[in-house]
Amino acid sequence: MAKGITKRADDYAQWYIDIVLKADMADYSPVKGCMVIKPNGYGIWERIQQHLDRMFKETGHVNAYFPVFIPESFLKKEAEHVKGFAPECAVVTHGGGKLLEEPLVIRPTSETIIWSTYKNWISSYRDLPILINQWANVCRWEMRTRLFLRTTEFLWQEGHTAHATHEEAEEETVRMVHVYRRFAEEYMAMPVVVGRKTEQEKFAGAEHTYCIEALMQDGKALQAGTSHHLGQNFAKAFDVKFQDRDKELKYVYATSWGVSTRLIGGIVMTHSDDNGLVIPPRLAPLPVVFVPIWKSDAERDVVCEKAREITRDWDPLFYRIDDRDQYKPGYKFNDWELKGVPIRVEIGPRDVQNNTVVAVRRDTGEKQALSMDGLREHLTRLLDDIQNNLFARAEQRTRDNTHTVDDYEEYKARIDQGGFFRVFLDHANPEVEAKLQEDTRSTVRCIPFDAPDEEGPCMITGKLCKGRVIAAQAY
RNA sequence: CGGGGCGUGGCGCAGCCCGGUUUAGCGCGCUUGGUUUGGGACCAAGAGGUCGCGGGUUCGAAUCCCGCCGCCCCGACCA
Repeated sequence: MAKGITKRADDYAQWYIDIVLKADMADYSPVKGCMVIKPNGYGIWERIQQHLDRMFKETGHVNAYFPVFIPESFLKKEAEHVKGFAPECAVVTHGGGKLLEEPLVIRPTSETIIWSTYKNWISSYRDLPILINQWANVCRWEMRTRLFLRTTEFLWQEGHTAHATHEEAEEETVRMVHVYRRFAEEYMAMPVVVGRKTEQEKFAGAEHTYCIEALMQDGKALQAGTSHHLGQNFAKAFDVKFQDRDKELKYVYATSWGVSTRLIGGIVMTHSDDNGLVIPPRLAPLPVVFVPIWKSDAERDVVCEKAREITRDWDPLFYRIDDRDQYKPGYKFNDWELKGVPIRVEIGPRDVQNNTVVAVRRDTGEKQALSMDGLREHLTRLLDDIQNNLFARAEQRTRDNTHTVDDYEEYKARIDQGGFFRVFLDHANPEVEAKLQEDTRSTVRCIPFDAPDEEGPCMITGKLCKGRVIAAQAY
């Protein structure tokens, strides 16, 4: 059993912290709420970036970069936006030892700086659409922080697009939430519910917000990605108009969408176990680690040489041979399990004789002897297997923990056990959602796209509602 | 912002109540040498500390008193 990791069953929150720290993904920094992302964590982020960036580009987007500093007045130009973000902004008041004429906000999100720029870029319908993404850091002065899930500064990507019509912006908003869904499921092996946020939960400044929501092992929901249709709100705030084919001057339609390093927290809480981190193979910075085993120096040379020989033509990013001398094999086994490497390959003197290796998969712990011939192909298939198994496992768990409830008393009794709850709720009425939150610390996570066509009474007010929403306690 | 916890070598902690035998200790880690190596090795010798900061009490403070600062965790708010 892993040393120093709290068991999930004992204290899930502490387990999560233990995993992040002990798997060497991140560490606390001198500043409250900030963290150092260490190579083992950052490597996962790099893989996330790699795949997402490709998906963004495949859907026509290009990358750009906007400044981290935003004049304070910019934030104030969109009424809802400032209301939502002002309280959590970090503000720079001095520069070069002098008081600044206008304070600079460290971006909590970039709509304002970007739309102030788009104003200069857009004058004709021919300038549209603009499909830009940026990889950046942002800063939100949150009361309560948690490693990866909510830190004062975090890394993310934010797409900011400009369109001539509402329909086109809507298409984009939907397209991107589905890009996120696909990424979550195919790469993170994390099943999600796709849907729309309620009026209360939508982005500050958005017309509406789509999102993906995932269910963690402890039954709490994690908002994993959002895609906002901003309507003409920011175009109006920054006076961004274009002349259309019909010669009319019109405001531009906007979308924005983002995912953050929070996804790493999602990976931890979806797949990992009491032995440590479990990384889905497609996001693993290191998919395969070789642990050579020897007794004598002579054996050591033979075994390590064999390992090098087998892997001679392999992609160096695919594997590593752990020939560290100061640790025994048992230590290495535990160490790599803790760090979540999907496959460990043990190779010892016996294996060299038999022309075999022992492959151990991280998801199940299952060991199998594999021939050295065609090993690369075997391992690739095994990685696919692991990826699929992780998804299937998570999907099963999400299914098992998705409940349909109609009675509010029953809901109140069961909500603390966690899970997605499919309920009728009059979310158009803000008071209903407020009461739900007050009574149960749960919220409407989303109004699912694929909700069956049902009708029923709101479990709180009894008012007839169309379609069930997903409610849950959330991170 | 409420509640709790904690600040002592790199990390985790003990010592504090009851001031002085403590030259501030233990485990891990680190360095050197040797033996080990198929599920977290062992022996030996070493290196490493302004006890969060500032006052005060005292012959004497990690320890008592006052003040301050910081971080973490749990809740309310949020990606």
